[in-house]
Amino acid sequence: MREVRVRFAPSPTGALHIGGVRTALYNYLLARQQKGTMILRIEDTDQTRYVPGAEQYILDSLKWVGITIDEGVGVGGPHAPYRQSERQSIYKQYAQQLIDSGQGYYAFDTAEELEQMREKLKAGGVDTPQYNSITRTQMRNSLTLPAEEVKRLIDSGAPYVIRLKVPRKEEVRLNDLIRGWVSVHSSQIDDKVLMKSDGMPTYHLANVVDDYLMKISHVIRGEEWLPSAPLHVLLYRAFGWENDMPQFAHLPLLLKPDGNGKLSKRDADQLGFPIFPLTWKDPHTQEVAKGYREAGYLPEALLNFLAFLGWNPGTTQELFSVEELTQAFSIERIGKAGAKFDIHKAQWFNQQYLRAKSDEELAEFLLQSLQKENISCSKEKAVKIAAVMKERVTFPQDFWEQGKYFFHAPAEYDQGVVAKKWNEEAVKVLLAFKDEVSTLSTVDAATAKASLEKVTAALNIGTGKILQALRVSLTGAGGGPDLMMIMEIIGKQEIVQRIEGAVKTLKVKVA
RNA sequence: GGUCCGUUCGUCUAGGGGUUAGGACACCAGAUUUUCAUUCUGGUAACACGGGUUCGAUUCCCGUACGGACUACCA
Repeated sequence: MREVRVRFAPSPTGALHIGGVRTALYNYLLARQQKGTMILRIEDTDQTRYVPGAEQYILDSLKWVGITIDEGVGVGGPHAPYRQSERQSIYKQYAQQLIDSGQGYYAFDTAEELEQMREKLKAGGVDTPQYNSITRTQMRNSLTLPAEEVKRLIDSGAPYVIRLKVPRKEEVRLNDLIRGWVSVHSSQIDDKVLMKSDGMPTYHLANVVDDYLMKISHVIRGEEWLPSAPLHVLLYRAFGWENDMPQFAHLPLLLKPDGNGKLSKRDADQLGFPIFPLTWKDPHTQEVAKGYREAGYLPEALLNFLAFLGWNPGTTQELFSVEELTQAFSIERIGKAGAKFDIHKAQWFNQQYLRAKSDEELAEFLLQSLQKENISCSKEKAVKIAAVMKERVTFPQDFWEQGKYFFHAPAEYDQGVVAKKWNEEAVKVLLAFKDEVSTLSTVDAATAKASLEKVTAALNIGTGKILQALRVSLTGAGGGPDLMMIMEIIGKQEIVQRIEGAVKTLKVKVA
């Protein structure tokens, strides 16, 4: 079997879509598993759609999720350059080869003439107007024009394109690794433009030439390329490269969570989840789209989630490290049908990965949030907080978002709990508890508990009856980690002050 | 419209001619947690439809329906 060489080949027309990350991941997993080579090629042959910063964004995104590149833009390699705009002369040469062998031809038709042709055909009842074996005989190209005229036009600098002369009737077959045999009749394929009038190749030419030159073994790409795959087969054939043709694997699409259709940025915005790995600011509109990184997703969790959208190991194991994914991955186990994107599952993966971290690692997340807020906190305290909160967080920022009360007294109190649990009796116990705590030198979970029990026993009131009131007075919230641990962490001073504050602020409903 | 691709619980999916159609997420209920979350237990819930082939089809074949992709000098 030949050496595995795969490529991820995005075009720098904007931020990298999450579906693109999955495509990159599948390529990467195969490369790593087979000890092959992962190549990054930038397909920037459309000068009109070039977006500054997009290429760097792609590089940064791959780096963040941990997909490393062996060869390509940013790292170089034996087949450089890996940016298609820098390979113009190569494509020109191969396009010329097609002209010379009679499998390609020059076409001089203007956009208006093409439009006219399509209109005419449509009016004539043709479903799919094509520039093909029939229509090319009526257009202005090197097949219909005399050779001198063609030469004169080219020499005079008239704009032209080079088209592929697609055979009239021939069954074109390809064996897709995911879908099996796919066949299309050549009459359904039109004489695709290979070289544009600006001198740049189209995707079709550039992709085939580069995959051949770069010795790509597997082309793993989105399903949207399936319809043009037969055309690519025709191109390999035209070049005489059929025996070196890569194997194809067309991935099922990522679908929108509700309804139907390809997952779009619009859907993501509407449903409130990111579509890009990293935050992206559109240089034209200045619009900012929050990324997975900024939303608090861990790269390993995101990869695990993405891997399972369209692929599964055939076992019941769901949590896979990248190393395990590399081991388990196989193209054969990629599904055929599109997968709806369910952000809930992504959150679940994130939670699992977060929980698997040590208290020390988790404390770092909290410390980072605190730094942004300009709040100082000892490492020891942060570790303690992380420990009590780890079972209830989904994102790293939750430690701070849901644990603000560890650092300052509540600004407001949960109304539901107050209405239900804040009463004269509770206030009486709380005040007594406060006095009791004041006598202690330090408060820890055990002494807090003992004090509370002592007070409630003395007043002959069940501890459970006032626990919620105590919690709300201390944290403002109705739920949270073990209250005794919270008291240990905030300390005696805060306990006393917060109870006093709550008693002052909250009115007692007179029964 | 045409071409191509697809269709198992709400979602991701396993499975495969004879199964109680399995798992996970989500959801619901109970237990534990004197709260919330966690954890545990249990539950609701699927083979798009119609014809074949067959003793038997969710599984194989053909249609239909539905969905998607493509249909540019964009990738």
